[in-house]
Amino acid sequence: MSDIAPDIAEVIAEPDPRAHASRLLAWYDRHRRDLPWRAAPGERADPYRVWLSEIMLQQTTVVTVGGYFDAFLRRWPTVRDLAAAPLDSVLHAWQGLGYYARARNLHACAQAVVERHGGVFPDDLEALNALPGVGGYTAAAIAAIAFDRQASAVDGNVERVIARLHALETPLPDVKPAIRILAERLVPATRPGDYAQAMMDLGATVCTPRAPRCVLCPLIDMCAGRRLGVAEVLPRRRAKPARPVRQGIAFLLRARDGSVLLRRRPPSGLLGGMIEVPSSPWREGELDRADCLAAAPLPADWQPLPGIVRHVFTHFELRLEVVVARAPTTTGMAEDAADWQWCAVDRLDEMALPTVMKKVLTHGLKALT
DNA sequence: CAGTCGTGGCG
DNA sequence: TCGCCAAGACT
Repeated sequence: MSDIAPDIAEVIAEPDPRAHASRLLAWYDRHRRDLPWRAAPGERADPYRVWLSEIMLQQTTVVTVGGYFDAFLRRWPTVRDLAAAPLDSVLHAWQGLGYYARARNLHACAQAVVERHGGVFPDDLEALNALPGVGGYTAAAIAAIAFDRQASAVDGNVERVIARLHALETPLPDVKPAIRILAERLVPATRPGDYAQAMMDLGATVCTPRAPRCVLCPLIDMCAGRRLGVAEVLPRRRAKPARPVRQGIAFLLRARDGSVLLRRRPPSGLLGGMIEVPSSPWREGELDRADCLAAAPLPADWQPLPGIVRHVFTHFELRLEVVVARAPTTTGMAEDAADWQWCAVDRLDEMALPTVMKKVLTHGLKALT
């Protein structure tokens, strides 16, 4: 913590930090965006919608979330509806959004709200933070936005705004504790919910990662980053490690009736609980085809398809070759295991398929027809 | 605590 | 094409 002392000393030396709250709120009132989960001005937001949107918005853009939010709300209008749903239906509805642990936690959280809190979201930080999938940021965001509590919600937008406002040169993530302290000092007693949203909107539309529109910023004359000409390059980040490449072979097995062999992945970890085309392990380094083929779900005349499927995850890149074979019958060794299933091609849309597996199926089925 | 965990858009 | 990174949480 000693290395953050200079940053904090700097902000304490800044002129009265209260002024920006009223300016920011005035800006927010003029530029307020209409978002599906946002209440009308002056009205109280529905905690269920706030929570659902915040979970979906974790590391995900507003544009991407839009359609998913509407679909979820239509299908599960209340937290009790969501709690009563089968997990697989939630995973299916979540397909394509990524970070599938969020969907598992979403379901667990809905059940916790019903069981611990009688189906009513708690309004205090501690109880919110104890819910599955709700961390420090999301607890504060719900408390502020849904209950207008004086909570400091620090997401990536706010980190950027604060880092620029105070010209913090310490790179992320080391500077996080300092930002948290600074952000907390700035939360106003009046309209803390609107303030939280205003800070995030400012970061999303004005104080953007690249090419910030400083001339439109209501805080321009109190921004040290702007004054020093470093706003655009802040916050700094520690260099990220290179993304390794993992390779493997996916096995597209088709039965006589045209159905495809699929399996459910283990309930946690990468793509946890989602449906996949069976494949060899994904390994770094040279692709050993013979070794991979030994991992086939059954011995068959596996035919390689031209081309590969490439998919980029957060911490590695995946390259899959696709091999195809005909199964003699839809019965056999694969069927007695609970995680395996045959699926007709025209019913693939009922499966909880992550995007990488949709790519594999598209690639494989295109070559087959 | 550093690593794990998706995906799409944009410059 | 490629790297960046988005309303982070969990282990």
